[in-house]
Amino acid sequence: MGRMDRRQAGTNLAGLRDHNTALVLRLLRAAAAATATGEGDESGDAAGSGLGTGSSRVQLAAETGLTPQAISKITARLLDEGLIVETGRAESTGGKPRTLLAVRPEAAYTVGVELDRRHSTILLMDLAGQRRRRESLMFGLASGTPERVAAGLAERVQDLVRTAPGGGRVLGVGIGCRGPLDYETGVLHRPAGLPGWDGYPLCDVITGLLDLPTAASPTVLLDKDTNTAALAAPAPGPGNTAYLHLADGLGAGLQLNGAIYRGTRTNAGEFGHQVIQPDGPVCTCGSRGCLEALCLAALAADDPGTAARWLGLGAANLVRLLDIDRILLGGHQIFAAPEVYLSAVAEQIAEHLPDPAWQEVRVSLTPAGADAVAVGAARLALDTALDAPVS
Amino acid sequence: MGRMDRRQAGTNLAGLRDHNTALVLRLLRAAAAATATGEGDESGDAAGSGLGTGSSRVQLAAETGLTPQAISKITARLLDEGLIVETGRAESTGGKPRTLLAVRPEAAYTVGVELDRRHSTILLMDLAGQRRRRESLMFGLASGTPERVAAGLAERVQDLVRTAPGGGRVLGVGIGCRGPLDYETGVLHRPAGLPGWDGYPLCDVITGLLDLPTAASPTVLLDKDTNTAALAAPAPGPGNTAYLHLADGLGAGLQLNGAIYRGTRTNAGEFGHQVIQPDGPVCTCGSRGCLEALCLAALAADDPGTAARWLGLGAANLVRLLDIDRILLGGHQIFAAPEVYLSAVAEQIAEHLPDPAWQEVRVSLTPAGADAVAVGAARLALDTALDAPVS
DNA sequence: GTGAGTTAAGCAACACTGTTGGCAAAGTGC
DNA sequence: GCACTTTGCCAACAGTGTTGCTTAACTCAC
Repeated sequence: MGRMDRRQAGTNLAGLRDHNTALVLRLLRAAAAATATGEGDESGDAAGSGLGTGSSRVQLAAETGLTPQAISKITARLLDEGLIVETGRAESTGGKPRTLLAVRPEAAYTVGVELDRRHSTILLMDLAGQRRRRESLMFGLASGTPERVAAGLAERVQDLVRTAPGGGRVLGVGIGCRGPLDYETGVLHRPAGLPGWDGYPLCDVITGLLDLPTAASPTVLLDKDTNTAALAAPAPGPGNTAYLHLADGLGAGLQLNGAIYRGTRTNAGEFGHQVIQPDGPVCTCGSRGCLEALCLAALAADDPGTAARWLGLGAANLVRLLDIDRILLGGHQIFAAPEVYLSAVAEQIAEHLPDPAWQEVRVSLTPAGADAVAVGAARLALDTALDAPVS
Repeated sequence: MGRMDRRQAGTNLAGLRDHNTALVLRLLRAAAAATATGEGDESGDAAGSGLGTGSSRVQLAAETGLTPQAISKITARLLDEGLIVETGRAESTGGKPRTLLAVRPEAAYTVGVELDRRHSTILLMDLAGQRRRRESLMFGLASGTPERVAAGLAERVQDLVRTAPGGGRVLGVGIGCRGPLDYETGVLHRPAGLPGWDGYPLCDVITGLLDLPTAASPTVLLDKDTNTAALAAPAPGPGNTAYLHLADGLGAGLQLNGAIYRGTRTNAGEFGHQVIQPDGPVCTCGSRGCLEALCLAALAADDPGTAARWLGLGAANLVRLLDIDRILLGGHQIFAAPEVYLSAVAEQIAEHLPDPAWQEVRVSLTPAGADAVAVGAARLALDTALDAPVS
C-alpha cells in the first residue's frame, strides 16, 4: 500500500508503479519465508529439474491480477536492481517451463532490536526474512542515561551491519520497547515506568548517530515490544491475530486485517489492564482487579494454573470483542510452562464462546520464541522499508 | 481506496483513476456533510459574494496532493457525470477568486434499513448524506418467514426509491441487523436467536427482487446493526471510535483507522459478552458475569446508575485495549437517561486510565439518535458504492 | 482610472504506466 | 518430425497525472 493510503492522498504514476512493485516483492518475500519454514506453497512441485525454488512470472500474474507482460516489466526492474534472481525452472505443464524467481536474501538487510530494562537483543535479518546473526547486549533502558544507551545501541547496530554478508544495503532498524511511546514520531514516554526517558526522541537520535555506507538514510522505527512480537510470526493468509505476552507484565499485540493496530496514541494492546474482577487485588496501575494483577498474583503464589486460567478468560473476552482467529503466546512466564497456558487458553475459549466450532481459534506459541520481539522489530523495518520502493 | 487495497491486488491506470476520483468525491461529500451539520470548514469564509458553499479546486489539490491540473481533469469528469456542480465563487485571496464545487445531492441516493425483531426503519439518503424520507415499518425479523419478510422489505425499498426527487440513481441498499451474520456473503446466521433465518442469503434475495430503473445492479449490503450505527456519525478526522449500544442487549461497533472493524467472521463487537465478574449472574450466552448480564440485571432492578457504571467500566477496558479516542452511546436504554450514562462513562474512564489528560476520550451521544442504525446503513451503502467508480 | 501583480483554471505536449497483439523460444505428446 | 502448448519479450497503444505556458479574473498601489 505504501503511500497509497497514507491519509487521504492522491496517487500518480510513480505511486502506481511503487504499489505494484512492492506487491510483487512482498509475494516473493512471503514465498521465501514459507519455503524456509518448510511449509512449501503450491509451487512446491518445482523440485524436479530446476535447482531453485520460487515463484514464476505467470504465478505472480495470477496472484496480483496484473497481466503477464506487466509482471515481466516489474520483475525485469527488480532483477536489474539485484533484489531478485532467477533460481531455475519449474517442470513443464505442457509447454515452455516456467522460470522461477526468488528474492536474493543478501540484497538487503534490516536490524531488529529488543530494548529491555537491563538486557537487550539485537539481530540482523536478510531480505528473505531469515535471522543472520544475533547478539545479547548486557545493557538496556535502565543501564544509564538515554544518551549513553542510545550511543551504545547505535554502535552495536553499526558493528552488526558491518558483518552483513554480500554487501547488501541496510534498509532500516526496528526497535521494540515497552510502552508508552509514540510510533509516529519515534519518541519514548516512560517505558517501563522510567521517567528519565520521557520525551526522548530515540529514532531521531539513532538516525543521527548511524553512519551507514549505504546511501539513503535508513528507516528507524520504534514500536511497542508486544506489537513487534506480533509481527514475528508471518500471518498465514488473511485473518486476525492477537499476540499475548506474559512476563513481568501482561500485554497484547494486535494484528488486525494484516496490519498492526496501534490505536490513536500507540497505546493499544493494554490487554493486561482490563478490569475483570472489580473487587480484586490492586494493580500497579491503580485500578483493582486488572487481569495483569490477577495473573501476577497467581504466579507470585507459584500457581501457574490459576494464572493460565485468568489469561484464558482474558483471551476469551478478546476473541468475543475482536473476533480473533489466531492467538500466539509468548513471554518468559509462558515459556516456563507452555502446555499449561496453551491448554488453559484453549479451554477457556471453548467454554466462553457460544459456538466454538463455527468461531475457530488456533492457539499456539510464538514460533520465534524468546527472540520474538527482536525478530518482529526487524520484520517491521523490512516491511516498512519495502512498501515504499527501494529507490 | 477502493480496489487499490482489496486483498493483494495489482492496479492499473483505470484503478488509479478510480482511486483519485473516489478520493475527490469523498472530500466533497465530507465537506457537504460538515456544512450541513453546521460545523463549517476552513472555506466557510465563502459567504461573501458567492451564493453556494463547497470546496475549490485548489483546495482539493492541496488536500489530495495532486496537481491543480489533475484536479481540473477529475472535476471535469465529475461535472460531466452530473455528480457535482459549481456552486459559486469564494472571496478573492488577491487574485482570481476560486470556483466552488459541491456535490449535487440529487445525483444519487441510497436506502438504509434497520431490520429489527418486529419493527423496522427505512430511509432514503442523498449523495450529500442527508436523510430525505423516513418510514417506520411494522414488521421485522420475527414477523414471518424469511421469504415474506424479504419480499415485504424489497417492496418498501422499491416504493421509497420511487419518491427520490431529481431522478437520481439509486446506488445501493444497506441493511443493519442483529448478528451473527456474514458481511462478506450477505448471509444471516441466527439474528436475535431466531433459527429460521440461519443461512438465509438476504442480500442476494433482495438484489433479485429489486427492479430498479437505474441500470447497473445496486449494491446490497448486510451488516451488524452496531456496525452501521457506528457509521452514522461521520468521523471528524482521523481517530478511533467505539459506538456502544445498550438496548435489549449490549454491543459495540468499532471504527478503527477510519473503517469498520468486523473481525474474521463479522462477529467483532461482542462487547457485552466480556466476562467482568467471573462469579456474577448467568448470561443468556451461558457464561457468568458478562457485562451485558450485569447491565441488564441492574436495569431490571430499575437502577440505571449501576448499569451506567458497569457500562463505563467496560468502556474503560475498551479504551485501554484499543486506545479509542471517541465513544458514542446509543440504544433506547441510553436515550431513556442520557446524562446518567454520559457522566458515568466519563467518570469510569477517568478513574481507570493512568493518564486521562494525555489519553483524552470524548464521550457523546450518537447524533443520529434512534435512527442511527438506518442512517449508518445508508451511509455504508453510499461509501461502498462510491469507492468504486459510479461507472 | 490604470497598470502591475497575483491567483485560478485550462490547453497542449510530455513521460510513463499497464495493456494489447504479435512472435520467438522451449518444452510435451503423438 | 510435426502439431500443439506455454512462456516470455518486443513494439505499438490508450490513458493517467505532470509540466510549461496562456488566458481569465480580481486586488492593490499610484
